[in-house]
Amino acid sequence: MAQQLILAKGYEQMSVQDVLDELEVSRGALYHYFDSKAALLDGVLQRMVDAGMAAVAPVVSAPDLSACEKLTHLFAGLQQWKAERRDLVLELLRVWYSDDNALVRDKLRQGVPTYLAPMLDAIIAQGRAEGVFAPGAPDTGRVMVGLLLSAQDLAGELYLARQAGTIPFETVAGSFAAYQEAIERILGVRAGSLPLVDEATLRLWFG
Amino acid sequence: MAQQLILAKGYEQMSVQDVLDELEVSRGALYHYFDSKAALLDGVLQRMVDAGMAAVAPVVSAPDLSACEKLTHLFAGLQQWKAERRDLVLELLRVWYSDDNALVRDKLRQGVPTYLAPMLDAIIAQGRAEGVFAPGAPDTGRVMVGLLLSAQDLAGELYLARQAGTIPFETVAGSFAAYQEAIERILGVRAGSLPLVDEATLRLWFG
DNA sequence: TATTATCATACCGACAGTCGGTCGGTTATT
DNA sequence: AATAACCGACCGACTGTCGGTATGATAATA
Repeated sequence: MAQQLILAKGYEQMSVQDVLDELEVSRGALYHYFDSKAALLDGVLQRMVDAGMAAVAPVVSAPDLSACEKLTHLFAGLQQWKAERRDLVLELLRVWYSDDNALVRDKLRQGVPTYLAPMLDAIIAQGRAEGVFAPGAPDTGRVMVGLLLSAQDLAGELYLARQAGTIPFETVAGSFAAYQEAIERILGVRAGSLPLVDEATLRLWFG
Repeated sequence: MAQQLILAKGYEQMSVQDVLDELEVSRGALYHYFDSKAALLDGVLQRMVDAGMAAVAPVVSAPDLSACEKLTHLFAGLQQWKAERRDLVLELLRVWYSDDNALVRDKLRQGVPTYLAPMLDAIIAQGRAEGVFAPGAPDTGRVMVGLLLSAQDLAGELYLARQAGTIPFETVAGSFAAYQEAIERILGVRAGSLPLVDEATLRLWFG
Protein backbone atom coordinates (compact mmCIF):
# COMPACT_ATOMS: atom_id res chain seq x y z
CA MET A 1 0.00 0.00 0.00
CA ALA A 2 0.91 3.66 -0.29
CA GLN A 3 1.03 3.65 3.50
CA GLN A 4 4.39 1.88 3.48
CA LEU A 5 5.80 4.39 1.04
CA ILE A 6 4.78 7.40 3.07
CA LEU A 7 6.30 5.82 6.14
CA ALA A 8 9.44 4.83 4.25
CA LYS A 9 10.23 8.07 2.46
CA GLY A 10 8.21 10.78 4.14
CA TYR A 11 5.24 12.37 2.46
CA GLU A 12 6.94 15.19 0.57
CA GLN A 13 9.79 13.01 -0.64
CA MET A 14 7.39 10.39 -1.90
CA SER A 15 6.58 11.25 -5.50
CA VAL A 16 3.39 10.13 -7.13
CA GLN A 17 5.59 8.20 -9.57
CA ASP A 18 6.96 6.20 -6.62
CA VAL A 19 3.44 5.18 -5.73
CA LEU A 20 2.65 4.27 -9.32
CA ASP A 21 5.76 2.10 -9.57
CA GLU A 22 5.14 0.41 -6.25
CA LEU A 23 1.48 -0.34 -6.84
CA GLU A 24 2.02 -0.97 -10.55
CA VAL A 25 -0.89 1.16 -11.60
CA SER A 26 -1.05 3.92 -14.15
CA ARG A 27 -1.13 7.60 -13.40
CA GLY A 28 -4.62 7.85 -14.77
CA ALA A 29 -5.89 5.05 -12.56
CA LEU A 30 -4.59 6.67 -9.40
CA TYR A 31 -5.99 10.09 -10.26
CA HIS A 32 -9.24 8.40 -11.14
CA TYR A 33 -9.66 7.36 -7.52
CA PHE A 34 -7.86 10.20 -5.73
CA ASP A 35 -8.22 13.86 -6.58
CA SER A 36 -4.67 14.68 -5.60
CA LYS A 37 -1.63 13.51 -3.76
CA ALA A 38 -3.04 15.17 -0.65
CA ALA A 39 -6.29 13.22 -1.04
CA LEU A 40 -4.24 10.04 -1.19
CA LEU A 41 -2.62 11.05 2.09
CA ASP A 42 -6.01 11.68 3.64
CA GLY A 43 -7.08 8.20 2.66
CA VAL A 44 -4.01 6.62 4.20
CA LEU A 45 -4.40 8.63 7.40
CA GLN A 46 -8.04 7.69 7.66
CA ARG A 47 -6.97 4.05 7.57
CA MET A 48 -4.42 4.69 10.29
CA VAL A 49 -6.89 6.47 12.53
CA ASP A 50 -9.50 3.77 12.02
CA ALA A 51 -6.95 1.08 12.88
CA GLY A 52 -5.89 2.93 16.01
CA MET A 53 -9.46 3.44 17.04
CA ALA A 54 -10.29 -0.22 16.55
CA ALA A 55 -7.29 -1.21 18.65
CA VAL A 56 -8.21 1.10 21.51
CA ALA A 57 -11.98 0.74 21.55
CA PRO A 58 -12.21 -2.68 23.27
CA VAL A 59 -10.21 -1.50 26.25
CA VAL A 60 -12.35 1.59 26.67
CA SER A 61 -15.64 -0.27 26.57
CA ALA A 62 -14.54 -3.25 28.66
CA PRO A 63 -17.30 -3.63 31.25
CA ASP A 64 -15.26 -5.27 34.00
CA LEU A 65 -12.36 -2.79 34.21
CA SER A 66 -12.12 0.16 36.53
CA ALA A 67 -11.26 3.57 35.10
CA CYS A 68 -7.79 3.37 36.57
CA GLU A 69 -7.20 -0.01 35.01
CA LYS A 70 -8.44 1.20 31.65
CA LEU A 71 -6.00 4.11 31.64
CA THR A 72 -3.14 1.88 32.72
CA HIS A 73 -4.03 -0.63 30.02
CA LEU A 74 -4.17 2.15 27.45
CA PHE A 75 -0.74 3.48 28.30
CA ALA A 76 0.80 0.04 28.60
CA GLY A 77 -0.84 -1.13 25.38
CA LEU A 78 0.63 1.70 23.36
CA GLN A 79 4.08 1.02 24.71
CA GLN A 80 3.83 -2.69 24.18
CA TRP A 81 2.79 -2.12 20.60
CA LYS A 82 5.88 -0.02 20.01
CA ALA A 83 8.20 -2.31 21.93
CA GLU A 84 7.13 -5.29 19.83
CA ARG A 85 7.94 -3.34 16.68
CA ARG A 86 11.06 -1.73 18.00
CA ASP A 87 13.10 -2.04 14.81
CA LEU A 88 10.28 -0.69 12.72
CA VAL A 89 9.71 2.21 15.08
CA LEU A 90 13.38 3.10 15.11
CA GLU A 91 13.50 3.07 11.33
CA LEU A 92 10.40 5.21 11.18
CA LEU A 93 11.65 7.69 13.73
CA ARG A 94 14.08 9.33 11.34
CA VAL A 95 11.59 9.92 8.57
CA TRP A 96 8.60 10.54 10.81
CA TYR A 97 10.12 13.62 12.37
CA SER A 98 11.64 14.94 9.14
CA ASP A 99 10.43 18.18 7.60
CA ASP A 100 9.13 16.14 4.69
CA ASN A 101 6.57 14.58 6.99
CA ALA A 102 5.25 17.65 8.76
CA LEU A 103 1.88 17.51 7.06
CA VAL A 104 1.36 13.90 8.09
CA ARG A 105 2.21 14.61 11.71
CA ASP A 106 0.02 17.65 11.66
CA LYS A 107 -2.99 15.88 10.24
CA LEU A 108 -2.68 13.11 12.79
CA ARG A 109 -2.30 15.66 15.57
CA GLN A 110 -5.60 17.09 14.51
CA GLY A 111 -7.26 13.75 13.85
CA VAL A 112 -6.28 11.86 16.97
CA PRO A 113 -8.09 14.08 19.50
CA THR A 114 -11.30 13.77 17.53
CA TYR A 115 -11.69 10.14 18.40
CA LEU A 116 -9.44 9.79 21.43
CA ALA A 117 -10.83 12.66 23.49
CA PRO A 118 -14.37 11.23 23.70
CA MET A 119 -12.93 7.87 24.76
CA LEU A 120 -10.91 9.45 27.51
CA ASP A 121 -13.92 11.50 28.52
CA ALA A 122 -15.83 8.27 28.97
CA ILE A 123 -13.11 6.73 31.10
CA ILE A 124 -12.79 9.89 33.19
CA ALA A 125 -16.54 10.03 33.70
CA GLN A 126 -16.46 6.43 34.83
CA GLY A 127 -13.63 7.17 37.25
CA ARG A 128 -15.53 10.08 38.72
CA ALA A 129 -18.62 7.97 39.10
CA GLU A 130 -16.48 5.40 40.91
CA GLY A 131 -15.31 8.15 43.21
CA VAL A 132 -11.69 7.50 42.25
CA PHE A 133 -11.12 10.61 40.14
CA ALA A 134 -11.81 14.07 41.49
CA PRO A 135 -14.85 15.83 40.00
CA GLY A 136 -14.09 18.46 37.37
CA ALA A 137 -14.73 19.83 33.90
CA PRO A 138 -16.42 17.42 31.46
CA ASP A 139 -13.95 18.20 28.66
CA THR A 140 -10.88 16.94 30.46
CA GLY A 141 -10.36 14.23 27.82
CA ARG A 142 -9.20 16.73 25.27
CA VAL A 143 -6.75 18.18 27.76
CA MET A 144 -5.30 14.77 28.42
CA VAL A 145 -4.93 14.03 24.71
CA GLY A 146 -2.99 17.25 24.43
CA LEU A 147 -0.73 16.11 27.24
CA LEU A 148 -0.22 12.69 25.71
CA LEU A 149 0.64 14.12 22.29
CA SER A 150 3.00 16.56 23.94
CA ALA A 151 4.62 13.68 25.83
CA GLN A 152 4.92 11.77 22.57
CA ASP A 153 6.70 14.71 20.93
CA LEU A 154 9.02 14.94 23.87
CA ALA A 155 9.72 11.24 23.76
CA GLY A 156 10.98 11.51 20.20
CA GLU A 157 13.13 14.49 21.06
CA LEU A 158 14.54 12.82 24.15
CA TYR A 159 15.31 9.65 22.27
CA LEU A 160 17.39 11.53 19.72
CA ALA A 161 19.11 13.56 22.43
CA ARG A 162 19.83 10.41 24.40
CA GLN A 163 21.27 8.71 21.32
CA ALA A 164 23.45 11.75 20.73
CA GLY A 165 24.58 11.43 24.33
CA THR A 166 23.67 15.01 25.22
CA ILE A 167 21.43 14.07 28.16
CA PRO A 168 21.66 11.46 30.89
CA PHE A 169 19.03 8.83 31.58
CA GLU A 170 17.84 10.68 34.68
CA THR A 171 16.77 13.70 32.63
CA VAL A 172 14.53 11.49 30.55
CA ALA A 173 13.00 9.84 33.60
CA GLY A 174 12.42 13.25 35.15
CA SER A 175 10.62 14.56 32.08
CA PHE A 176 8.22 11.64 31.97
CA ALA A 177 7.70 11.93 35.71
CA ALA A 178 6.51 15.48 35.19
CA TYR A 179 3.89 14.30 32.71
CA GLN A 180 2.76 11.49 34.98
CA GLU A 181 2.49 13.87 37.91
CA ALA A 182 0.47 16.29 35.79
CA ILE A 183 -2.00 13.63 34.70
CA GLU A 184 -2.41 12.34 38.24
CA ARG A 185 -3.05 15.81 39.59
CA ILE A 186 -5.53 16.64 36.86
CA LEU A 187 -7.49 13.51 37.68
CA GLY A 188 -6.98 13.99 41.38
CA VAL A 189 -5.48 10.61 42.17
CA ARG A 190 -2.64 9.67 44.50
CA ALA A 191 0.86 10.29 43.14
CA GLY A 192 2.23 7.13 41.55
CA SER A 193 -1.12 5.46 41.02
CA LEU A 194 -1.19 6.01 37.23
CA PRO A 195 2.18 4.80 35.93
CA LEU A 196 2.73 6.39 32.52
CA VAL A 197 5.81 4.40 31.56
CA ASP A 198 7.32 1.60 33.56
CA GLU A 199 11.02 1.46 34.35
CA ALA A 200 11.65 -1.46 31.99
CA THR A 201 10.20 0.35 28.97
CA LEU A 202 12.16 3.47 29.85
CA ARG A 203 15.36 1.44 30.00
CA LEU A 204 14.52 -0.28 26.74
CA TRP A 205 14.50 2.98 24.81
CA PHE A 206 16.65 5.31 26.84
CA GLY A 207 18.96 3.02 28.76
CA MET B 1 9.89 40.93 4.43
CA ALA B 2 9.28 37.34 3.42
CA GLN B 3 7.50 37.00 6.76
CA GLN B 4 4.44 38.80 5.38
CA LEU B 5 4.33 36.52 2.35
CA ILE B 6 4.45 33.34 4.35
CA LEU B 7 1.68 34.66 6.55
CA ALA B 8 -0.32 35.83 3.55
CA LYS B 9 -0.15 32.77 1.32
CA GLY B 10 1.02 29.89 3.47
CA TYR B 11 4.48 28.46 3.15
CA GLU B 12 3.91 25.87 0.44
CA GLN B 13 1.80 28.17 -1.71
CA MET B 14 4.41 30.88 -1.50
CA SER B 15 6.75 30.31 -4.42
CA VAL B 16 10.30 31.56 -4.39
CA GLN B 17 9.32 33.70 -7.36
CA ASP B 18 6.69 35.41 -5.19
CA VAL B 19 9.39 36.33 -2.72
CA LEU B 20 11.63 37.61 -5.49
CA ASP B 21 8.87 39.77 -6.93
CA GLU B 22 7.85 41.13 -3.54
CA LEU B 23 11.35 41.95 -2.35
CA GLU B 24 12.48 42.97 -5.85
CA VAL B 25 15.65 40.96 -5.66
CA SER B 26 17.06 38.47 -8.11
CA ARG B 27 16.99 34.73 -7.72
CA GLY B 28 20.74 34.69 -7.38
CA ALA B 29 20.72 37.26 -4.62
CA LEU B 30 18.25 35.32 -2.53
CA TYR B 31 20.09 32.04 -2.96
CA HIS B 32 23.28 33.87 -2.12
CA TYR B 33 21.95 34.52 1.37
CA PHE B 34 19.74 31.48 1.91
CA ASP B 35 20.65 27.92 1.03
CA SER B 36 17.11 26.94 0.24
CA LYS B 37 13.48 27.88 0.61
CA ALA B 38 13.44 25.92 3.85
CA ALA B 39 16.40 27.91 5.14
CA LEU B 40 14.48 31.08 4.37
CA LEU B 41 11.62 29.74 6.46
CA ASP B 42 13.97 28.95 9.30
CA GLY B 43 15.24 32.51 9.21
CA VAL B 44 11.74 33.93 9.34
CA LEU B 45 10.75 31.60 12.18
CA GLN B 46 13.86 32.48 14.12
CA ARG B 47 12.82 36.12 13.91
CA MET B 48 9.36 35.22 15.14
CA VAL B 49 10.67 33.22 18.06
CA ASP B 50 13.15 35.93 19.00
CA ALA B 51 10.40 38.53 18.90
CA GLY B 52 8.15 36.40 21.07
CA MET B 53 10.95 35.73 23.50
CA ALA B 54 11.79 39.41 23.77
CA ALA B 55 8.15 40.23 24.44
CA VAL B 56 7.80 37.64 27.16
CA ALA B 57 11.15 37.90 28.87
CA PRO B 58 10.55 41.13 30.85
CA VAL B 59 7.46 39.69 32.52
CA VAL B 60 9.30 36.53 33.54
CA SER B 61 12.25 38.31 35.05
CA ALA B 62 10.27 41.09 36.72
CA PRO B 63 11.61 41.15 40.29
CA ASP B 64 8.53 42.56 42.02
CA LEU B 65 5.91 40.16 40.69
CA SER B 66 4.74 36.98 42.38
CA ALA B 67 4.69 33.73 40.38
CA CYS B 68 0.93 33.87 40.18
CA GLU B 69 1.00 37.41 38.88
CA LYS B 70 3.61 36.51 36.29
CA LEU B 71 1.51 33.66 34.92
CA THR B 72 -1.58 35.83 34.84
CA HIS B 73 0.34 38.59 33.07
CA LEU B 74 1.66 36.06 30.56
CA PHE B 75 -1.76 34.73 29.68
CA ALA B 76 -3.34 38.16 29.60
CA GLY B 77 -0.48 39.60 27.57
CA LEU B 78 -0.83 37.01 24.85
CA GLN B 79 -4.54 37.64 24.60
CA GLN B 80 -4.16 41.39 24.60
CA TRP B 81 -1.63 41.14 21.80
CA LYS B 82 -4.10 39.18 19.71
CA ALA B 83 -7.08 41.32 20.61
CA GLU B 84 -5.25 44.47 19.50
CA ARG B 85 -4.54 42.84 16.14
CA ARG B 86 -7.90 41.19 15.80
CA ASP B 87 -8.32 41.85 12.07
CA LEU B 88 -4.84 40.62 11.32
CA VAL B 89 -5.31 37.51 13.41
CA LEU B 90 -8.60 36.70 11.71
CA GLU B 91 -7.06 37.12 8.29
CA LEU B 92 -4.17 34.91 9.31
CA LEU B 93 -6.36 32.21 10.80
CA ARG B 94 -7.45 30.85 7.45
CA VAL B 95 -3.99 30.46 6.00
CA TRP B 96 -2.27 29.59 9.26
CA TYR B 97 -4.24 26.41 9.69
CA SER B 98 -4.13 25.44 6.02
CA ASP B 99 -2.30 22.34 4.84
CA ASP B 100 0.12 24.61 3.03
CA ASN B 101 1.35 25.90 6.35
CA ALA B 102 1.83 22.64 8.22
CA LEU B 103 5.60 22.89 8.21
CA VAL B 104 5.51 26.36 9.71
CA ARG B 105 3.16 25.31 12.48
CA ASP B 106 5.24 22.25 13.11
CA LYS B 107 8.51 24.10 13.37
CA LEU B 108 7.02 26.62 15.76
CA ARG B 109 5.52 23.82 17.80
CA GLN B 110 8.99 22.44 18.18
CA GLY B 111 10.69 25.80 18.66
CA VAL B 112 8.38 27.41 21.18
CA PRO B 113 8.94 24.89 24.01
CA THR B 114 12.70 25.34 23.73
CA TYR B 115 12.56 28.86 25.03
CA LEU B 116 9.20 28.95 26.76
CA ALA B 117 9.63 25.85 28.93
CA PRO B 118 12.67 27.19 30.83
CA MET B 119 10.84 30.45 31.46
CA LEU B 120 7.84 28.65 32.87
CA ASP B 121 10.16 26.45 34.89
CA ALA B 122 11.62 29.59 36.45
CA ILE B 123 8.19 30.95 37.29
CA ILE B 124 7.08 27.62 38.71
CA ALA B 125 10.22 27.34 40.81
CA GLN B 126 9.56 30.81 42.15
CA GLY B 127 5.98 29.90 42.97
CA ARG B 128 7.11 26.82 44.84
CA ALA B 129 9.67 28.82 46.75
CA GLU B 130 6.90 31.23 47.68
CA GLY B 131 4.90 28.28 48.94
CA VAL B 132 2.06 29.11 46.57
CA PHE B 133 2.53 26.24 44.13
CA ALA B 134 2.67 22.65 45.29
CA PRO B 135 6.08 20.97 45.12
CA GLY B 136 6.62 18.65 42.17
CA ALA B 137 8.74 17.62 39.22
CA PRO B 138 11.27 20.21 38.04
CA ASP B 139 10.30 19.78 34.37
CA THR B 140 6.72 20.92 34.75
CA GLY B 141 7.35 23.88 32.44
CA ARG B 142 7.47 21.67 29.40
CA VAL B 143 4.22 20.03 30.40
CA MET B 144 2.56 23.41 30.68
CA VAL B 145 3.84 24.51 27.29
CA GLY B 146 2.30 21.37 25.86
CA LEU B 147 -0.99 22.28 27.48
CA LEU B 148 -0.86 25.84 26.24
CA LEU B 149 -0.10 24.79 22.66
CA SER B 150 -2.88 22.26 22.85
CA ALA B 151 -5.23 24.95 24.10
CA GLN B 152 -4.11 27.19 21.25
CA ASP B 153 -4.92 24.46 18.72
CA LEU B 154 -8.28 23.99 20.30
CA ALA B 155 -8.94 27.73 20.25
CA GLY B 156 -8.50 27.81 16.49
CA GLU B 157 -10.75 24.82 16.03
CA LEU B 158 -13.42 26.19 18.32
CA TYR B 159 -13.35 29.56 16.61
CA LEU B 160 -14.06 27.99 13.24
CA ALA B 161 -16.74 25.75 14.70
CA ARG B 162 -18.33 28.72 16.45
CA GLN B 163 -18.31 30.74 13.22
CA ALA B 164 -19.94 27.81 11.45
CA GLY B 165 -22.56 27.80 14.18
CA THR B 166 -22.06 24.16 15.05
CA ILE B 167 -21.36 24.75 18.74
CA PRO B 168 -22.83 27.10 21.34
CA PHE B 169 -20.81 29.58 23.37
CA GLU B 170 -21.07 27.41 26.47
CA THR B 171 -19.14 24.58 24.83
CA VAL B 172 -16.26 26.93 24.17
CA ALA B 173 -16.27 28.23 27.73
CA GLY B 174 -16.35 24.67 29.03
CA SER B 175 -13.37 23.62 26.95
CA PHE B 176 -11.23 26.46 28.22
CA ALA B 177 -12.40 25.82 31.74
CA ALA B 178 -11.01 22.29 31.46
CA TYR B 179 -7.60 23.66 30.52
CA GLN B 180 -7.65 26.20 33.32
CA GLU B 181 -8.62 23.54 35.81
CA ALA B 182 -5.83 21.29 34.58
CA ILE B 183 -3.19 23.99 34.96
CA GLU B 184 -4.41 24.91 38.42
CA ARG B 185 -4.34 21.31 39.56
CA ILE B 186 -0.90 20.69 38.14
CA LEU B 187 0.43 23.69 40.04
CA GLY B 188 -1.67 22.85 43.08
CA VAL B 189 -3.43 26.16 43.45
CA ARG B 190 -7.01 26.96 44.37
CA ALA B 191 -9.54 26.55 41.55
CA GLY B 192 -10.15 29.88 39.85
CA SER B 193 -6.94 31.51 41.02
CA LEU B 194 -5.22 31.34 37.62
CA PRO B 195 -7.69 32.73 35.09
CA LEU B 196 -6.66 31.52 31.63
CA VAL B 197 -9.04 33.66 29.60
CA ASP B 198 -11.35 36.29 31.00
CA GLU B 199 -15.00 36.44 30.10
CA ALA B 200 -14.59 39.60 28.00
CA THR B 201 -11.93 38.05 25.76
CA LEU B 202 -13.99 34.93 25.36
CA ARG B 203 -16.98 37.00 24.29
CA LEU B 204 -14.83 39.01 21.91
CA TRP B 205 -13.88 35.95 19.88
CA PHE B 206 -16.66 33.49 20.51
CA GLY B 207 -19.65 35.65 21.41
C1' DT C 1 -33.81 -13.92 -28.91
C1' DA C 2 -30.00 -11.99 -31.43
C1' DT C 3 -27.74 -7.92 -32.69
C1' DT C 4 -26.50 -3.46 -32.58
C1' DA C 5 -26.28 1.18 -30.46
C1' DT C 6 -25.49 3.93 -26.44
C1' DC C 7 -23.52 5.17 -22.38
C1' DA C 8 -20.85 5.17 -18.07
C1' DT C 9 -16.99 3.65 -15.76
C1' DA C 10 -12.22 2.21 -15.38
C1' DC C 11 -8.03 3.02 -17.00
C1' DC C 12 -3.89 4.69 -19.86
C1' DG C 13 0.40 7.59 -20.59
C1' DA C 14 2.15 11.64 -23.13
C1' DC C 15 2.18 16.15 -22.01
C1' DA C 16 1.85 20.97 -19.96
C1' DG C 17 3.06 24.03 -16.64
C1' DT C 18 5.33 25.16 -12.41
C1' DC C 19 8.63 24.87 -9.04
C1' DG C 20 13.11 24.83 -6.37
C1' DG C 21 17.71 25.10 -7.15
C1' DT C 22 22.23 25.71 -10.09
C1' DC C 23 25.87 27.89 -12.50
C1' DG C 24 28.65 30.66 -15.54
C1' DG C 25 29.09 35.24 -15.86
C1' DT C 26 28.87 40.31 -14.37
C1' DT C 27 29.17 44.18 -11.20
C1' DA C 28 30.47 46.37 -6.90
C1' DT C 29 33.56 46.74 -2.89
C1' DT C 30 37.83 46.54 -0.36
C1' DA D 1 43.58 42.15 -7.95
C1' DA D 2 40.78 39.60 -5.26
C1' DT D 3 36.69 38.75 -3.05
C1' DA D 4 31.92 39.27 -2.16
C1' DA D 5 27.47 40.45 -4.00
C1' DC D 6 24.44 39.76 -7.45
C1' DC D 7 22.13 38.37 -12.02
C1' DG D 8 18.86 35.46 -14.80
C1' DA D 9 18.80 31.71 -18.21
C1' DC D 10 18.43 27.22 -17.52
C1' DC D 11 17.87 22.24 -15.56
C1' DG D 12 15.62 18.32 -13.77
C1' DA D 13 11.76 16.87 -11.20
C1' DC D 14 7.34 17.25 -9.85
C1' DT D 15 1.97 17.21 -9.87
C1' DG D 16 -2.07 17.21 -12.22
C1' DT D 17 -4.59 17.21 -16.97
C1' DC D 18 -6.57 15.48 -21.03
C1' DG D 19 -7.67 13.09 -25.23
C1' DG D 20 -8.19 8.61 -25.96
C1' DT D 21 -9.19 3.32 -25.29
C1' DA D 22 -11.15 -1.00 -23.24
C1' DT D 23 -14.97 -3.15 -20.98
C1' DG D 24 -19.31 -4.24 -19.51
C1' DA D 25 -24.07 -3.06 -18.62
C1' DT D 26 -28.34 -1.38 -20.52
C1' DA D 27 -31.55 -0.06 -24.04
C1' DA D 28 -33.33 -0.08 -28.63
C1' DT D 29 -34.24 -2.56 -32.78
C1' DA D 30 -35.08 -6.37 -35.97
